[in-house]
Amino acid sequence: MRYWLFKSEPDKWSWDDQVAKGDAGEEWDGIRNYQARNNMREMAIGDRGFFYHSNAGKDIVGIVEVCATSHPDSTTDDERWDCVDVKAVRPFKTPVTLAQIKNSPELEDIALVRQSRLSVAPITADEWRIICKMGDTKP
DNA sequence: GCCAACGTTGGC
DNA sequence: GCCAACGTTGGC
Repeated sequence: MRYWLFKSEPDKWSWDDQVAKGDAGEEWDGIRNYQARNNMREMAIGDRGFFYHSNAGKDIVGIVEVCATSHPDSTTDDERWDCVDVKAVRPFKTPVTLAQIKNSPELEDIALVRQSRLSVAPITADEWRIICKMGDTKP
């Protein structure tokens, strides 16, 4: 199983919106960036991801699971853009902020910081474990 | 609201 | 294929 990070501006699609979709999940659509798309194409059913609020909040607030592999993005006719479906698994007991992540020497290489504009990014198993621990949340 | 980082576009 | 211009993202 692999780990990922999904970024969303809470004004557009928040953790609460995601939770409201329940186990049916929802398309992670609207991605118009090749690297982010390629990451989604590599995802498998059951892969886990952090749900990060960009802009407002700037924190990891929950864990999602991939429940449909890559398929055409329904919000565009442009065949270049694919997306996966994700469903909420559990919220973070304590959200982990970007500031905390930046202050952690163990997390200095995390894609979230190194490539701050990449909206769908890989997370290593170590990073997953460390961040879950920081958030007092079961991995 | 500003600006740095970075991705994309299009002329040559 | 290079690179200038431009647009977007996202932290501050």
